Amino acid sequence: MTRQRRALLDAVQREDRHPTADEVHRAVRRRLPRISLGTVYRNLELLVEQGLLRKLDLGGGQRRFDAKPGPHYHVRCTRCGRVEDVRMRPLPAVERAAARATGYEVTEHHLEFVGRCGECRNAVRSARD
Amino acid sequence: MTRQRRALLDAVQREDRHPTADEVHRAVRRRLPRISLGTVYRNLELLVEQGLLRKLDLGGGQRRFDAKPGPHYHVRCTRCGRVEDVRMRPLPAVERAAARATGYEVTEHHLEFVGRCGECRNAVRSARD
DNA sequence: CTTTATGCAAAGCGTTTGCATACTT
DNA sequence: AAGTATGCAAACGCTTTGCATAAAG
Repeated sequence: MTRQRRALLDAVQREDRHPTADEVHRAVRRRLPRISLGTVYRNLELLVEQGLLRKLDLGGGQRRFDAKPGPHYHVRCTRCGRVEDVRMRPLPAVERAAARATGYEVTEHHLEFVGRCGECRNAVRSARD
Repeated sequence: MTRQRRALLDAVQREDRHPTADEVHRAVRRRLPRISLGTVYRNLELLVEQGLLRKLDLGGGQRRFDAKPGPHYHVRCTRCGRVEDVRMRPLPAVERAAARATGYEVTEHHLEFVGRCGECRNAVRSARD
């Protein structure tokens, strides 16, 4: 566990905004100005393999990283792109239902919401008035 | 509506395997051998804007296109990568629950399952024996 | 004849990889 | 000294775009 790797894990844990690799890079650069993007990708991937992080593949091109353990769901704002956790109880029964309906052996499910966050709704409202 | 555009829409409707842009390109090329990938992307995007197709952004790098109307869910096989529909009733109540929990105005939700399809389970089983 | 779409090639963007150098242990 | 990680730059895969030509209305 090198200095860089520790700093990367720390940066993702500190943010609860589900940063992209690039955002992590910018954040860590404040402490380690010479860290490269390649190192960021390599180590985030490694931390995912070790189960310390999760990689999210919601729409919008970039993958995002999440340090929160356990299953939970996400919302993405279509206007500002931010991703937040949804505090609702996971639905374990849906995997069984899907397995029954498809014949697959279902191992995960992802539930993602899309909409507009409070801040962006306000921004639109005040621009209109 | 050009010949190319009609052929593209047709190709996606004909497949229920949720083809990628590249797969659509290969399929349409059989009828229109000179059609370019650029044209494929431009027209699929256009058809999405017109609401005739939907673009799926499940993990795995490539986007996929879906001609089936109405809300429904998907499973993706981790081994062969195929994407299939899940015949289960949509859960309209979850959007309200998410809106309540987050303060977002929620307009869509996507529920995706990940697992292993029947064929791949058999393949693994027979390789093992 | 004006507008819109096409094929082609180049550029874009996020991510991955090869390689020589620099850490770790 | 052996093994692993780093920075840098180049390569990669998918998608988008600029442009001259061709098709559509």
